Amino acid sequence: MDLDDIDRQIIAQLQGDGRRPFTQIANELGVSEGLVRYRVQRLTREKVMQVVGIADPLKIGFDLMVMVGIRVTPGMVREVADRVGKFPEASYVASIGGDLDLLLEVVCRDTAHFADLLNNRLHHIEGITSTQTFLILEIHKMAYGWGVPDAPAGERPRPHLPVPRE
Amino acid sequence: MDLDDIDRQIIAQLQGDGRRPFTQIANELGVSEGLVRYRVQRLTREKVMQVVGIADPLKIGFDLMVMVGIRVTPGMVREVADRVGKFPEASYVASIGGDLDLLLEVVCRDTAHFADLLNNRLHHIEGITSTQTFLILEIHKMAYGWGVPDAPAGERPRPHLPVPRE
DNA sequence: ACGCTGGTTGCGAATTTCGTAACGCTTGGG
DNA sequence: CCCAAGCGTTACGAAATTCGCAACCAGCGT
Repeated sequence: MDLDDIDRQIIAQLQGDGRRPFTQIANELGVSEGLVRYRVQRLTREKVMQVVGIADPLKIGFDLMVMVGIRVTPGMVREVADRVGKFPEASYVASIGGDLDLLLEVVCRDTAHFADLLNNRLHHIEGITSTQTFLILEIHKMAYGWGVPDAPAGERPRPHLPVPRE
Repeated sequence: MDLDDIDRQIIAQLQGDGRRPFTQIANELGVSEGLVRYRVQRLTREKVMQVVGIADPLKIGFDLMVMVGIRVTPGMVREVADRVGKFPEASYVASIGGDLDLLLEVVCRDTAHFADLLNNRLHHIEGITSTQTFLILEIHKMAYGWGVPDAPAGERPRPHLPVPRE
């Protein structure tokens, strides 16, 4: 899905305040409220963006975060990713290329909680051949989003790859 | 600042849908809309929680995300973390225990951008003894929020949360 | 007892969202 | 060439939500 300048600006504004009224965004962009509503719905439906509440884990009672590197039997990465993504304590799931196939970040109350997760739930998922856990000692940086890249100025197409996906 | 059950449930609901109307949250919790408004304001003011739009970088024009595992000479982890955290393309920096010392996630425009980062900036940082890069293929989950821990023992267990509106 | 401060409710006014109909534009077939 | 279909957009009234109070009720320190 291709983004135009309106999409980009909507995302930028919602990155600053996820509850900004659509009417205000619309005013600023010089379009109708209905359009902003339509675009946000579409961006959400296409999973380009979502509006969520995020909380600082340290301030709401968690003290254990773990990054788990997972090796998966070939061809099952997608499926395993879906399964582990359903864990409520999973905060991040990404498939990667390299020594490992999947990265999973989980946030737990304590070691017992994590032990339960690892032994009783993670290791029961078929397709997982091995796991490697990294205890997260300290989060030094956690960007809540990424600046929206500049609009293709004028009509300049983006200078690289033809958009292959979807 | 500590949280009571109302705070926890508000956070839980907003984690599912950051735009959920306060009136609906209030109804579900059996309190007034004004109270929910007050609590959300307070949680935001105390930086316990915030409501933001988050976008998938791979879908808004960044074509390359890489997780870099870094080994650091003992005692320099903190310093190296600070240095790499200053890179504008760093979206996540955490120190960990295990095979590696530091995890660094970067978001780049293209491979040239990443090559520059790796060769010209990362490898020049002293204290880094080795790096291992994992190309991020697909982000399956990016919660940026963490389930709210259960209320302390004694308080009633929470019924399963209703699915946020589609 | 007193006054304070923080937490909570209620209510009406202002604002926002929602549902829907209408319009234009492009695309693909016949 | 014309029509039908689908998407993107606007407009507008109705419904729902948020906002701005004022009032009230604790608990607490003096």
